[in-house]
Amino acid sequence: MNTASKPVFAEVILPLALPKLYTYALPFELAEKVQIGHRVIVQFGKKKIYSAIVHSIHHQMPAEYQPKLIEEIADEKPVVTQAQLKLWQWMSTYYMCTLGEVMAAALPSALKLSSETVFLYNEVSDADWSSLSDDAFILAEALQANSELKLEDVQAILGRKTVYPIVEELMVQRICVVKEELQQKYSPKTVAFIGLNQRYQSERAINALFEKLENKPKQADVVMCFLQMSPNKKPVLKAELLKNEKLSSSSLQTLVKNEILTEEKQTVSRLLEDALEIDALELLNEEQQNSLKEIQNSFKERDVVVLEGVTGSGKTHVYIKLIEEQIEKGNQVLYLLPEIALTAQIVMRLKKYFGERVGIYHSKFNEQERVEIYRNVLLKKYDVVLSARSGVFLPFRQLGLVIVDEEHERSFKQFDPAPRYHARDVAVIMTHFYGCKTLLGTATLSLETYRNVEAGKYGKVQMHKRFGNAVLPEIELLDTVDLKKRKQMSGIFSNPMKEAIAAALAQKEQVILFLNRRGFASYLNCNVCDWVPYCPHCDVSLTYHKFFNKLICHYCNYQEMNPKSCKACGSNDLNVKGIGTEQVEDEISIIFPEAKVGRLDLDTTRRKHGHEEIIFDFQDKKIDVLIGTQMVTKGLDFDNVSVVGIINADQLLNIPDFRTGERAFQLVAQVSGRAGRKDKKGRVLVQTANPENYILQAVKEYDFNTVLFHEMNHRKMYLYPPFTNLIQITLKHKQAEAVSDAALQLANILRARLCNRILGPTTPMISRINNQFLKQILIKLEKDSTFIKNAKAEILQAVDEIHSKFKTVRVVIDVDP
DNA sequence: AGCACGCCGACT
DNA sequence: GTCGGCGTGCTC
Repeated sequence: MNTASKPVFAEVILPLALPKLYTYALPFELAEKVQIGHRVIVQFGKKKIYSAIVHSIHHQMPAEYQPKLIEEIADEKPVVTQAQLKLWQWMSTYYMCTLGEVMAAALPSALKLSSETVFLYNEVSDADWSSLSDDAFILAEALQANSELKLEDVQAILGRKTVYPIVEELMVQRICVVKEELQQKYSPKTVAFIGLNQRYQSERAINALFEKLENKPKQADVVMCFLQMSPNKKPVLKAELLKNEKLSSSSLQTLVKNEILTEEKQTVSRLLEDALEIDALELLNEEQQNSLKEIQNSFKERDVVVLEGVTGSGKTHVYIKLIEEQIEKGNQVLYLLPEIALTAQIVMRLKKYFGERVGIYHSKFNEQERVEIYRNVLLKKYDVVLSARSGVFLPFRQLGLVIVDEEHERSFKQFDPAPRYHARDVAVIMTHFYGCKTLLGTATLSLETYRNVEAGKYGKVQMHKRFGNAVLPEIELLDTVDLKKRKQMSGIFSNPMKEAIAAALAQKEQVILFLNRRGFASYLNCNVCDWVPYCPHCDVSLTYHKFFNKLICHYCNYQEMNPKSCKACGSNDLNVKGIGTEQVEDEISIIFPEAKVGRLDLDTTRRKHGHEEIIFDFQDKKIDVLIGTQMVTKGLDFDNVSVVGIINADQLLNIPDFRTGERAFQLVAQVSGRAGRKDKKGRVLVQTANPENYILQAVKEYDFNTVLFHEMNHRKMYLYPPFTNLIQITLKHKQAEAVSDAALQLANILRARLCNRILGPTTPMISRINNQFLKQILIKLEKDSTFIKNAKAEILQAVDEIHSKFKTVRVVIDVDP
């Protein structure tokens, strides 16, 4: 039978949290073109228009309803591959979310145009209007006149429904952009450089210049100074030049105006690129060479191999070799890093080796960049993609290897919108769908990975030597209780810590001070009546931000001005409690007024290049003391840091969570890795009230095995991962009673089916966020894939039951929380 | 997710 | 008397 004559239908994924696929009919002219993975434009509901993904194609006319027609096919070729669709399906089943939610996370939003999308006119100088089609020209003019159009306006202007190809034409020319893109626009920080005009490069020209400036001594000074700083007449940093106090910036300005000196701006990231260009390519040392061979051998038997290498053993060198090898085979490589480790340092290092064939993909990139990268991966224009967790969604054609660096990092887990996936686990599953290999790299294995190695599922290769035979720093525990007793401690710093910092500064060495992010919040407290300002919408105290002079809720972003007096008793005696990076910064500048201090935390790194600027300044030794949270621990190589201080290790140890021990060890080990590289032996000082704590003792001796042993026993005894799989259910409602009721009933239904595997309901530490009251249920499931599959089905069914009873209670399911 | 439909309270 | 609050159900 001639299949072409039969009506064609497509099951379609919509980028929404809907449990089902939807059936659309294909108009005759599109029926032959449509393919699985194609992006199609469909109307959904009365007026909404979405781009959907074709999941499957068939000839089954639905019995109960008349399907709507697909309006158009958005791209020539499918934008989603079969392998991706399989991965999406796995993610939606495993993480208990809808395919639509996976799709929404997987595609960059410019590929998800909907009727809500607003198109803007973008002034571009080099646009080629003459090459536009007639319709595109009309639309471009309309955009120019209106500057902002919705999809329906575009349809009205062009007098037809099928407008996508036209819009696309304008987007290619950059005449038209999507609204969100423009909001995300940023201006990278630039740094001014002063150079000497080409005319004065010769000795003679310079002499002539000085003659000309004879009666302008101030200007002559500037030129003289420039030549001293830069004998080879290369441009120098303007700021550096002006540091010289006798120089006036106005005479510098005059020189620039008279075109004797030149001023040129460069972006900071570009600077980092140049700074790294100098590094020579390095060959693998013997240990690295051996590890490489072992990894290659191990991959012959297994899909997943773990590379355990102490900080500074040069895992990256091994990765680069492996990447090179894959490229030679014509394969693509995905290199995953935690977001905060994805710095210019590592990016440039890879670019240096693989040039333009390296793509970078992460959340701080704007929309057009992300779509471009997505498309380039699809077209196999990139061999290597360096990415944060969302890189697992890219449309690889021929993926040979996935590298997950810092495998133990919790930030590979997405928490907030579904899909709540763990990129490391997804990377492991990718071996099935892409036929690739996955390498997990770390200095301190996660217990999950350790268990898989033990079970023989993953291969393991170890590297013990630090690069260049650098010695591991000495870790000293400072007992804050004892030091306080002996009056050796006032405020944040103990005397030994102060002395160590002073000694480092005296030697012109640098210091990193680490403060845990959790519990780093400072808050206001009335000394008279003990009042603390709370968020009106959440069950948390407001965080004090001196810099903005504001109190901010870190959960719902509610803000208010700092009160001058206590709102309960009217007293003016308000105090800041808790240690924040700001407090540390203040105290350091009091104790060491001459030290230059830099701060690396959420406030200072919000801008796209904020993080890089500070790192660059630190690397450039413009900062003596760097104070920061987690961010200071990640993938940064500084060779002049001799002291690392952990201000309060107790914050790390007192978090009520089963992963605390593991995480505390990983963190302290990682922070310590920042101290004393190359030939210098660094010092790590840890302030704690519990120096006898076994984690800290183990850290001191670099004894990961003890921690592993203890933690594994603990997990086994209390049935926590990696011996079980956890599923956490959170219920939310604006009435406290409704959540309690619903949570209790849900727990009861689940208990009837899964018995004592159900814990709770419990009230979380923060019981209300954004005016929603919260309750939680925790489920521990033994590691048996068929059992887990059935249990998940039971859970979904139970949640459905609750949903039909409590229609307004929101239920969030988090697998492997 | 968005949107329409529908049923109750406080206002021109 | 109506306007608009949100609870409820549906979208191929």
